[in-house]
Amino acid sequence: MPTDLKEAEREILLSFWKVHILHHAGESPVHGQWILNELREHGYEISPGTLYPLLKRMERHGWLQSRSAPGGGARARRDYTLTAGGRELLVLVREQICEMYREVVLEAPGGKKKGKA
Amino acid sequence: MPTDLKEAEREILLSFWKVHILHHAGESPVHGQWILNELREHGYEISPGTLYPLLKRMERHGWLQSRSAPGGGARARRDYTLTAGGRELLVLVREQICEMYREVVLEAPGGKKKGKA
DNA sequence: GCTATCGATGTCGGTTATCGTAATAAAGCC
DNA sequence: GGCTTTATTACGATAACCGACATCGATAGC
Repeated sequence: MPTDLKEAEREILLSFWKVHILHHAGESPVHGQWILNELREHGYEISPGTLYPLLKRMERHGWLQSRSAPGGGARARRDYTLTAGGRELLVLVREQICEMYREVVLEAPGGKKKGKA
Repeated sequence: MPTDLKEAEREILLSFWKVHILHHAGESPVHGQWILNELREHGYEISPGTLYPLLKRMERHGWLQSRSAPGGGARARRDYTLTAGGRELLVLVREQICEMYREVVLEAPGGKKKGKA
């Protein structure tokens, strides 16, 4: 059982969450705490010290745009929405996901091709 | 065309390459230079200063196992093969890829569902 | 045999990401 | 007014990532 994988596998999975974040931000505004809860429900945990800088960075890169709740103070909830640049990135990422899916999942031994368990 | 994304998108794509590396290592032994070439052919580039420590780390984590070419010196070609632990990780990662594929690709507006342009 | 080149891996210093924990701030309840 | 809840932000330490450079063995020219 990969217990000690849990620590290291994030190196890979973290960027998967990033994709999910971008995707969700394209459907409806998201905010940090919601993401933290969402992941925790799925059994994964990401540190606030990772997530919030991450969101800031994505905004700095022009992928997301944030809007602080009106009237709230400096620490009011901050909603993030996908920008046009983010959509472009997501298009590119989707292509890569498809390639990865085809190659790593479909072509896997006993993969999804036959739905065999 | 997202030109300036090229720099930042790696934050996401790099871990995709990691998955590809693990997958390929499961089919036949791979070595650093081959990976570098392979990626370059696909239009992407990863620094040796990133890749080689990465491979070492994967071995340290027990995902890969390396075997140096016999007779060669300290810098002989080093072939990496997937271990049992790596296969376990890959199973886990495949599940996540499926989820990401379903959610981010299939459910995308104008996604693969209808193949409509 | 000497040197140049090629295939390949390793190393270095600086920059950036990630981590867990703790601090902060507004809002709701009583 | 206090207390809990919902959120974000700050901080110090560790680790990853990068490009450029160094290294090493084999091979080719001559």
